[in-house]
Amino acid sequence: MRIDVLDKASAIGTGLAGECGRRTRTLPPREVVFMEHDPVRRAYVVEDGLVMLHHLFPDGRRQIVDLAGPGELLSWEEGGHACTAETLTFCRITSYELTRVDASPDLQRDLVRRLRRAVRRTQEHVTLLGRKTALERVASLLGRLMDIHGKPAGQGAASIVLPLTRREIADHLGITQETASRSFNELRRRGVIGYKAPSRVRIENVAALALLSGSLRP
Amino acid sequence: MRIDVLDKASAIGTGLAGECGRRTRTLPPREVVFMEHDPVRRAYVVEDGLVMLHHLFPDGRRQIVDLAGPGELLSWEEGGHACTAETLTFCRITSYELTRVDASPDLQRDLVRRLRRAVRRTQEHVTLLGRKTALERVASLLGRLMDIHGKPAGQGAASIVLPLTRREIADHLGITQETASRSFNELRRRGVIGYKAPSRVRIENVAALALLSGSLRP
DNA sequence: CGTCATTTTGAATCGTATCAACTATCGTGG
DNA sequence: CCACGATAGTTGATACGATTCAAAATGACG
Repeated sequence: MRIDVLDKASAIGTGLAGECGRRTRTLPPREVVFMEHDPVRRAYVVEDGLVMLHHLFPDGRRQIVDLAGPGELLSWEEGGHACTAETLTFCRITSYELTRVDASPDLQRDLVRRLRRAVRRTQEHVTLLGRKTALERVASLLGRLMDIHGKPAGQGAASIVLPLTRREIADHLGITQETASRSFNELRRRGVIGYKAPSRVRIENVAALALLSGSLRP
Repeated sequence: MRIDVLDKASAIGTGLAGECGRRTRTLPPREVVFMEHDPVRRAYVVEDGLVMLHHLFPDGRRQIVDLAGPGELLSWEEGGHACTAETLTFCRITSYELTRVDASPDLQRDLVRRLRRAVRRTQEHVTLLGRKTALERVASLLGRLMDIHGKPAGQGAASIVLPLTRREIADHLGITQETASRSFNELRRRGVIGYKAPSRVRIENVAALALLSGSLRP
C-alpha cells in the first residue's frame, strides 16, 4: 500500500520544468526531499503541505530542527545539507537551481525574504528549546500548527489534524514521546484541547493555549 | 570607570560613513547594538570581537539565542528585531542600510552568504538544545569559542579567554549557572580542560573535547 | 477481526534545577 | 596598598521535572 501511494505520487510528481531552473514537485507523505550531506544545489520552498528537517546523531538521537509550512523556505544553506528533509503530508514543493538564483535579482529578493523568516523561526525554536517547559513546548507547537493548518471551529476554537506522531513531536520539542503524550493529556485535562483520535485535536480555548505557550505576559 | 571606557569608545566610535549606507563602529564590551522590537533598518556584520543576541521572557527567563564572531552576520530579520544584541568584547561592527542592500547585487550576494551561514549556525544550536546533555553543551561551546577565538598552546592544546560569565553561558546553553559551573569542573576533573581564573581556560585535550561535544562518532 | 504500530499509563530513576551557603575575584576608595 | 563591598563562581543538600523501562490500551489497516 505504501508502494501504491508512491506510484501515484510519481505519476503526479513531474512538474512543469519550464522557466529558468524552477521545478515544482508533488510528493506523498513520508517522502525524502533531500538527504543530509547531499550537496546543496537548489533552494526549496514549500508551496503546500508540511515538511520536516531533521538531523540524526551517530548514536541514534534525533532532532527535528524545523517544520516548514506553506510559503516557507525549506533549505538554502552553505556547504552540504545539514539535515534531511522529509514530507509529513502531501506536499507541493518548488525548488530553484542555485546557479540561476544568482542571475535573477527578483527571485533572489524573494528567497532572501523567506530566508530571513526562516532565521526568525529557527531563533524562536531556540528560545523554546532553551527555556520552555514541556507543557509550554507542546502548547507552542499546537499554536504554530493551528496558524499553519488549523480550521476555525467556532467560539474561539479550532481543529487541527496533526501530521506528526507523538515521537516526532517529541523529537522536535526536545522531549520524549512519553512526556509529549503526558503533556497532551494534561492540556486535555485542563480543558484547553480535546481529542478522541490522538492526531485529530480540537483547540477548545485558543487564548488559554496562547497563554500556556509562554513568552506571553500573564 | 565604566563611564571612562564608554567615553573612550565614543571617541573611536564614529566610523567612516563613506559609501552607500555602510557604517563601521567600534564598541566596548557590554554595549547594546540594537534592542528587541526595534525596527530592522540595517544588516549587521561583526568584523571583530564577539556579540550575543538574546531574548528576554516577560517572566525573566533569558535565552542567548546566538553568538556571532568575526565575519558572522548578526541580524537581518523580517519585521522588528526579535532579540537584543550586545557586545561581549570590544567589537568592530559594520552595518548596511537595508534600502541600499537591495540596490547592490554584490553586497546582497555577500550578505546572503552570511545569512545562510547564520541559519546553519542556529540550526546547530537547535540540535544542541534539543538533544545534548549539559556536559556536551559546555564542550560544544568551548569548541566553538576555540575555533573563533582560541590561540594554539602546543601539543593539541589551546587557550581561550571566555568573554561570557557562567550565567551567560548557561543562558546560551539552556541550563543554569550552577550546572554550567559543575560541567566546567567536571571537564577539569577529567583533564580535558584546565583553568585557574574561571575565564581563562586552557583546552588540554582538543580531541577529547570534540568527542565529548556529541555529534561525533565514538 | 487479528495484527502491528502508536499512544497512554505507571513506577522507579536520573539529570538538572533550586535554594542556600561559602569562596574567590575584582574594582574602588580609604 | 590594603581593606572593603560587590560580583562571580563554586559547592552541597534537596526537590522536581523529565526520562526510562515496562506494560496495557487504543487505533489503524489489511
